[in-house]
Amino acid sequence: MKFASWNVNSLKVRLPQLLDWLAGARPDVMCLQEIKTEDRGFPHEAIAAAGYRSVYSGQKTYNGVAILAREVIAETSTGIPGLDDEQRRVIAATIGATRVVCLYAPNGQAVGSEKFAYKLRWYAALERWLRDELQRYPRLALLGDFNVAPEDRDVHDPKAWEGQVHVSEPERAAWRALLALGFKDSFRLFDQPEKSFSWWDYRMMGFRRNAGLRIDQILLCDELARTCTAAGIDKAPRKLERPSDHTPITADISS
DNA sequence: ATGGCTACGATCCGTAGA
Repeated sequence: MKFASWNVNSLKVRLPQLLDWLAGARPDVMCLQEIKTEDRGFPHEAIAAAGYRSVYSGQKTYNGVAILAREVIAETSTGIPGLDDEQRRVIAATIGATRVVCLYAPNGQAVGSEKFAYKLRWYAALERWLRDELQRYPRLALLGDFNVAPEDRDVHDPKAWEGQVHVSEPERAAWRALLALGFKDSFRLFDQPEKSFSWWDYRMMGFRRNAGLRIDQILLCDELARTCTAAGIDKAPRKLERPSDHTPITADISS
């Protein structure tokens, strides 16, 4: 099973790139974030024609998440139980024997802001929920844009970013709390090139300078991590005309 | 220099992202 995740920053704009990428990479499960489209405008048919079923929780202008899969998608749920939230950031579904959670964590804007407080509340609710979900689902995977660079090696210029949103200690602690539940960061199960990132600022030629952050991750429960054979970042879509600011990430599971 | 792109929904600029 090949899992993938991509913050497309508007599915409407990126649909041709998504279809091309699916045809080449052929993931079994694809999680999308920032689709920025309402459910009634979701390109269900184009994605079906590419061989994928889809479930989604969309929203106009902002946020919006979706799960695509080659096999039957069951038990779809949206949002985080116990968190009253208008923003469409979470969708979960079962594909085969695997439970998949697609996440788009809040940005947080700036440390100390109201949006930062919301980000930490969101993470606390996520952790509480996943603690229960791990009991229910022995094969649980979290894929998405976590909006946290977990370690300094996930940051192009740690000095410049020190203490800033996405790298601050409260955010990193919230992210590590997921590992403490028993998840593994699939990317770090393998040797990886230095300066590996999944997002680059549109401004200041961020991609050309490799001025990026690794804020997109695939977290696997122990059972899935044990059978994970590869994990990586595909930078190719970031080089296209009109790219998303994020690029797809993948993890392969042998079971 | 606290900006610089990009997408969106509403204009002919403001909000948000990271």
